[in-house]
Amino acid sequence: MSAKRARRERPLSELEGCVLGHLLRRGPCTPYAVRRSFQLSPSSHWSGSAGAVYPALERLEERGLVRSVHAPRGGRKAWRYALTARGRARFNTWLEPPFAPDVLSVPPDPLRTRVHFFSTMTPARRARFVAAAVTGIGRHLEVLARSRGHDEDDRRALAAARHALRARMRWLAGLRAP
Amino acid sequence: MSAKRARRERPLSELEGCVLGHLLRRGPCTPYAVRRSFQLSPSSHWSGSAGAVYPALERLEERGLVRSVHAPRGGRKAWRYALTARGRARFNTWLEPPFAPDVLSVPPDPLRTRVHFFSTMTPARRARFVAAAVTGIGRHLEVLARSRGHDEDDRRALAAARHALRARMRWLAGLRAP
DNA sequence: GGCGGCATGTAAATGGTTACATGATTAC
DNA sequence: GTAATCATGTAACCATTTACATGCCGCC
Repeated sequence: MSAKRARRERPLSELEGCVLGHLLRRGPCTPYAVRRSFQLSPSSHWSGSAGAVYPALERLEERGLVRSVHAPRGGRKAWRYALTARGRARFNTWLEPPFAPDVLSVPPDPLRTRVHFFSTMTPARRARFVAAAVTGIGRHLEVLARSRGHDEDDRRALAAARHALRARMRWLAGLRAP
Repeated sequence: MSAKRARRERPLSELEGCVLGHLLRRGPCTPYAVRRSFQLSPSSHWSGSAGAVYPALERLEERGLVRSVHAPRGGRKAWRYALTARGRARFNTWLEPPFAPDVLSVPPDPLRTRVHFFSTMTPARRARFVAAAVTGIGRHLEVLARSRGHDEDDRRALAAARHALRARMRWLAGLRAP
């Protein structure tokens, strides 16, 4: 028992956590369904590429967090992955506090990264930079405003994304006239 | 000439862009100096690991954006990397609009990702989640408040990071009492 | 009965990470 | 003279990405 305790569990990647969560909410899914959910979600930053999702599910199965069930539909082979009890427990520790440090620290932001080099720009270039960023973010906000979200969780994530973008816009506006 | 034009330049990664920018501001640097600047910066999310910085500089040299100068100090071998003219031009196109799409879109946020699974939590768990996140972010904010930044760019990036964290805090507070 | 798109993958490249190895310099 | 730290890497791994391959299904 102590030996079993001893081996450290590797932390889940963000994608792996999301996959487990998806299985928890939706029940057993085909890999394709998981992919599609990432592809369609406007608030996720994953492409839902096959090369990410299939290996992730295989890793999760190796660790016993997920098990695959053969569920042919029509004459067609089809695997569904279902959450195991261990998988559900693992998801919960991923989801809940205490959080890993990088969950709470400042998220990376390519725009902030670039502003870090403002000292290399002339005022005119800075002005162009800010103007282009503001209109670009505005376009993104419009897209998010049109997005509906197909459940409560989705709407919450959308609201969070909008909130973050609006905050970024305000920050840029403050940058415009220093 | 048209043949030369024809081959597409691969985009710079964020790290590569930052390395070029560092060389532009600070002049020729040793790889170690570049690493240290990433390690010490509180507003960068890179570890400044040798395994990232050394290969990045080698890639940049292969592409002719940087050239290495042998500059021994004492009896010790030491390479300094200097920006080339092409490197400076490349940095400017990386830095300026028009931006790549992911520069302006919603940055990934592990906390938002987790909130996407609020529907799987009881109200008590949600409350614990929000409370832990708020105090954790508060701690991060205190650290940032103590950070000074050693130049104008640094201070600007720090201000941006603080702004983003405060916005996240407000969003969480709104989440607390729905 | 062919075609478009849904579904299921595989392969290769990429750009990061941690961990390790090791020589030179400096502080004490 | 020895321990700490500066400096310079290398190796292995890891989770993504894009691009490719391919079979089945429903529609016209």
